[in-house]
Amino acid sequence: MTIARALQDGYLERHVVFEPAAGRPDPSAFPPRGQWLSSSNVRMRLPMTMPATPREAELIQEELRSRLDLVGPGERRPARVAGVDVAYADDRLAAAVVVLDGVTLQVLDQVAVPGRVAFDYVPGLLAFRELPSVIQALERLSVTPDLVVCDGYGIAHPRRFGLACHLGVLTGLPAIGVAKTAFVGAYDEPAHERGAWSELRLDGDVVGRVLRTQDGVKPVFVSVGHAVDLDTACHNVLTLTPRYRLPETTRAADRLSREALRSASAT
DNA sequence: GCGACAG
DNA sequence: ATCTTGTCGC
Repeated sequence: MTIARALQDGYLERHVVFEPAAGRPDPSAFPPRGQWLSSSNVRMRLPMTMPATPREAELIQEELRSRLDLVGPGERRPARVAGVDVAYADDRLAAAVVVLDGVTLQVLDQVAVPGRVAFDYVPGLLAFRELPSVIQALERLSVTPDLVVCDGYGIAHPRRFGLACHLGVLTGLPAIGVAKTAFVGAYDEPAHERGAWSELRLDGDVVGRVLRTQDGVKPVFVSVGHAVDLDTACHNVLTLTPRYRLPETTRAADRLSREALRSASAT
């Protein structure tokens, strides 16, 4: 079903696809350092700073890492959970955020924002490629998520500051990372049953869990992003995976980002 | 020095 | 991420 049809039939409370943003992320589009964006349901704590080089990006990560909340504990039964994802086609992209009811998993709100790639993909620096557009989508949400599920890693990262950490620190929202493939850390294969897990360790620290979300299906990699503890993060991931390997939030955001990319192409 | 490397 | 057919299984 298309977005237009879903809106017409009343399946969605609200849906927004914004006009293509300017070529590169506009610094003035973000609030001054230290201020809040009052005109949004998701008020930013910090502006997205775009580095000119990978080296600068690493310095930004080291700097922002000090603002991480690794205590949480976060909510075990969040009322609204957001999923985030980005789709690409050449130098174009579409970031999508979909908010689901934490209990019924029904869509409460969703926003897609088209944009242009402004930072090449570099392992460890994914946030600089995806967040500029993702942040814009979050700012346009009509509701405030109690938890944001990211496609990627949190502190299971070379500098302990992955995508989920970055998003959490910038927005102040509780965030976790759920990745499909290994990135950093060592682990043992978890048991075959849904719910089974094993520790993901990096330099002697437990930085996440390898969690089986469905019987006999390849596990996902869960790591804390911001303001949520690992146990709560995994509990929420299981709540979000009643039928498939990936969280419903991730699946919904993935679909929306691809559709937004397509509808933007047709224009 | 040589691979590996979230999406 | 994205490029892609058929195929195994519920």
